[in-house]
Amino acid sequence: MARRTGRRPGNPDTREAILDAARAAFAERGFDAASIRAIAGTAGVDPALVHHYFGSKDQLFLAAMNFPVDPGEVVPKVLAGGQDGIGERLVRTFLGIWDSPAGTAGIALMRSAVSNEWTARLLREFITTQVLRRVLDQLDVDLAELPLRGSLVATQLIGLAMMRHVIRLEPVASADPETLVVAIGPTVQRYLTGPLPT
Amino acid sequence: MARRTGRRPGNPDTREAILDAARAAFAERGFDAASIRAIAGTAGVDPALVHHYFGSKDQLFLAAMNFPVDPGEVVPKVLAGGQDGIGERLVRTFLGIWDSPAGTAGIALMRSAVSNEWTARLLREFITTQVLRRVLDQLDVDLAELPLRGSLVATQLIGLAMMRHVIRLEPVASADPETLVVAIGPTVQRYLTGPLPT
DNA sequence: CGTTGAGTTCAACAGATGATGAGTTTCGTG
DNA sequence: CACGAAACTCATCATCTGTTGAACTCAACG
Repeated sequence: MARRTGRRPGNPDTREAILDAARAAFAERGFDAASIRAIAGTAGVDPALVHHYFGSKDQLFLAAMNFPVDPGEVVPKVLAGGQDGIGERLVRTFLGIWDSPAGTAGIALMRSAVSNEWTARLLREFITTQVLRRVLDQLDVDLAELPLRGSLVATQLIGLAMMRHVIRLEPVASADPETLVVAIGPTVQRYLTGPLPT
Repeated sequence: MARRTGRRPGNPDTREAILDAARAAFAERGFDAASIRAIAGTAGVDPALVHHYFGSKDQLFLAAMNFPVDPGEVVPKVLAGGQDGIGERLVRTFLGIWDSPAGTAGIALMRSAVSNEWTARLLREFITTQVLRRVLDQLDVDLAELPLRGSLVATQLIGLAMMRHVIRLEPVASADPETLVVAIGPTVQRYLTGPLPT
């Protein structure tokens, strides 16, 4: 079985080049507006090769999104210090991620989620099952309050990311991260641990 | 002068029908993804008629956005009660607008601003010159702090609108408005009148 | 009536897009 | 070496896009 002759699949890094170009394009223009031709162009590759590797534009998008920060690794760090100051730590970590290569994927996901229903579902599920659930699982609050607290936090953080990286409204767009941490941290803290409307 | 013969322009409401269809389409799909053909279709009209009335897709978009809430009318109402409770009043008014017909235009503007540079500029200028400036002009705070306070508020409010009307994350998406007012009002209040990082 | 001009439609162009399938090159293995 | 499979390219299709210009309809005016 499995006669393995022929050229080995351990191919060079053109596959990664395509993924990089795809992430950049999706981040800059969103899913619909980013064209496979343009992606292939900046990757120095024939458009058909993209299909050869990834099959369809949808699957290319999925592949390009497939190295976000692993929430299972980063969330515990944020929670490590206990409930005191968790708001500021969360905002600080959140801001840091957007400046990393994973942030490109995040911007791509956010941009795409706005005009494309299935990418919106993707973002929603990522937020709920990957981030909020992990954070709130380890937080000492009433179980019935978790969803509201979680989505309130999401409200503030997504708004922050939108203003800073998509709409680029000044001075938030180029503000020093620590300034934002001090300003917004208490908000997140209150949403997580403060009193809530009934 | 002005020899006026021929069919009078006192035409029926097909022009308004086009604008309604355009607002709906832009709100649902964003500027790029909304097609003139689809708009003409739901308006029961030939696509060429859209161009006859509005010239180009850009101008159609501008015309469709041209009946937002007049900020010059709504802002004073929010400010009327003084600084106490202005946070809650702002959130309440903000939420109300999105459920009105003008909210459709707002969603359209937000959706479009994400994947289209010139509509993003439009949204940015609307936020800064029409809303934030008016609100902060009448607020008793240090002039140097205005931009930061303003964009922090924008951060929270845009995030709220995004989560409630675009991403539709539960339970924020279908929460009772007053619940959100009580939860988010204090945040806005603090951004406007509370202490700030230096 | 008959001319005028706005309301409206038809047909078509030029460009871009995602996708396909056949073909060519390149290289590891037997 | 020779063969097979993967990496890669070319040409092309069908579709959709915004936009244009010529045509037709028809109510109002002289």
